[in-house]
Amino acid sequence: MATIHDVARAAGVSISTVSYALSGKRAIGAATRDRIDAAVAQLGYRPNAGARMLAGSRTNLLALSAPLHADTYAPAHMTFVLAIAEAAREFDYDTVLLVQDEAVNGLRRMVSSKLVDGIVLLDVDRDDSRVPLVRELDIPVTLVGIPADTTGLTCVDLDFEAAARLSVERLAAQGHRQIGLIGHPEELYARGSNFPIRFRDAFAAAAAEFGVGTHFVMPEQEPVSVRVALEELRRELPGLSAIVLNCNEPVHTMALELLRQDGASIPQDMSVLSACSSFPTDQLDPPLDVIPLPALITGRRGVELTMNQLGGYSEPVVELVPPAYIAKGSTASVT
Amino acid sequence: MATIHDVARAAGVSISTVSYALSGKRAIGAATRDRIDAAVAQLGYRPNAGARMLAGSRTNLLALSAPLHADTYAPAHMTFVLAIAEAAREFDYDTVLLVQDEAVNGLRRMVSSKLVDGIVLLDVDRDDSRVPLVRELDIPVTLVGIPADTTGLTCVDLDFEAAARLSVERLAAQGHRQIGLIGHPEELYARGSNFPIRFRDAFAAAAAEFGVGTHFVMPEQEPVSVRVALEELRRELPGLSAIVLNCNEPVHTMALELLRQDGASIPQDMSVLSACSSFPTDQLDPPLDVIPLPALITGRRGVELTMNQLGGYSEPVVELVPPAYIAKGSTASVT
DNA sequence: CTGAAAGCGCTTACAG
DNA sequence: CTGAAAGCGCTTACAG
Repeated sequence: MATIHDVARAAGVSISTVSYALSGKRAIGAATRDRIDAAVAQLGYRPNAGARMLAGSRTNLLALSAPLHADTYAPAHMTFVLAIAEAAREFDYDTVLLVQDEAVNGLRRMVSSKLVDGIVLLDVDRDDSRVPLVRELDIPVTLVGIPADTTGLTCVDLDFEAAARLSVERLAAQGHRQIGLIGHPEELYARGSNFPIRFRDAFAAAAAEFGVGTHFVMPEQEPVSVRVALEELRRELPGLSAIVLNCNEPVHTMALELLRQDGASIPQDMSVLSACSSFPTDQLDPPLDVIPLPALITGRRGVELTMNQLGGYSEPVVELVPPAYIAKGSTASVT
Repeated sequence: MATIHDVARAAGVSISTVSYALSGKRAIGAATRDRIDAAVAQLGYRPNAGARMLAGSRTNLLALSAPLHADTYAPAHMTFVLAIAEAAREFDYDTVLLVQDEAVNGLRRMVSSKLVDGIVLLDVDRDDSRVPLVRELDIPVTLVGIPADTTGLTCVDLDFEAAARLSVERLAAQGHRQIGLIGHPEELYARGSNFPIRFRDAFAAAAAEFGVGTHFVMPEQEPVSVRVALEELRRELPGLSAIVLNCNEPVHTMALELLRQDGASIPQDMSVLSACSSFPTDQLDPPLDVIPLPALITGRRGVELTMNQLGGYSEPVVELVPPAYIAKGSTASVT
């Protein structure tokens, strides 16, 4: 494999000139640059990664801590991972993947061995075991998700509170007075999972603010459980005319199927809104109004915030991505 | 951050002794080793990754090429990624994730910059654009999936042909004479996707061998399409008494729900078998007999085969993981 | 059982 | 606009 010396020899210059030409860190004569470019192309030269890490101040590697719980919703998770890996490439970074328990121990290992320049933490829970660790790590870190204590941390996430409020606001404006909320399986809430809890609590607060009645159910991902949940909503909210879904895609499908079986037309008999969904709701039958969980935006922003810190800008910030409402015709005014 | 010089000084030895003590590549006196261990612990020393890559022959980094298509089934994909990242850790390797088009260009980049010691290719299609590339790469590579031409390549995968044959064999032995096969969406087959095609073709061959009638449908992931597919099976196979599902979890759920609506009891009226599934079928209602797609085993084996090559053993092999049949009571003999 | 030293392939002050 | 050289922190023959 060609080294920088081979390139220098072929171009008739010194290795420092080659290095500077490649990094662009100082001006190079046009003729010189052309000869270097030609030599690089002809030899298929690519700088040795290890040498670069050792001599330079950057490794061009980013650690992505992506622990997977049994209840992790794979499609959303994958979208985040994708967005982060792609965004990293735009900064000429590659992504080292840390999973499971390695998501914690691996971080310490990567930092002390100087393998990575920065870290992105995915799926941060309110009381996340990685938070105390990264607080003492002297390296750029961005959290995707908002922990309970954000002191000194850079975080980014969808504004779940605003999303919950927006859900209630829209439906209340249509005249709905009793709105059901179908959440994730109970286990998630018990574990202190970030998104669902914030959404649930903000939803309740917004309902109080707008003076609408609500009830909250947490079905498992199976038809029987979803049916029981629907029945509970109808029982607790006799005037139920709208349902907000803050749950996985299979539960969406099941709920829509059950409503169909009950002969409830959407949106004539029931308004349905999907909130903070990471999948396309226009594949559903019928397509649902949605406040998307913008995994691509949020994940990408996580990388950008890390790169900002690498660039020297290191004021901790908590960035909340504002929610958007996309209408598909699955909600309607009460008649 | 402490360097090997700090450790050597603290332990009163040379840096080479520290290096050898840590790598275990030569015998060290007990007292010396104790002093080194103490110094390492006290200083929190961890070898610099870049220096190690440059001086040594290993980077301890593995590239995972995991392109994601629009139709990639996230949960299965994630299980593979997990299995590979975890298995890599057991060999003291970390995993660099390559996605999308980077799955191809990134490979070349990592190899020529000597960033990684080996490569695992995930989700290899029959006619995969990465295959010609890795063939000319002078680095250990293992393919998870079997391309059309395996010359010179090390591959591992579930034995889909055997899995298809096993499906037919079990149902034929129960007396079923007409067996429907529900596959993935048509697009996957058009794209030359690996698993589904191999399963479909082997299923047809096995049906011929056992003298049973079959029909093959490829519904989209939505209730209406699945209903149409079921109706097509009943129309084409008037004596339909068994269905094999080689499709995603949502389609499983939909098919079971539709059978329930039709009043068909499982297994009394219809035997149902899930083939090459990457999710737990005992969560379904009813739990289904399954021939699992052992993503954990296959993914892990992909890493092991790469490590074998790194260790010097480099005979290309195509390893097929034999299928297993797990009964859950969803099939029964024809009465 | 241990050490002195070369060398891995870069980056970056220092110098002109 | 360009070059000579130090140095990043390891590993590994070479030597004893």
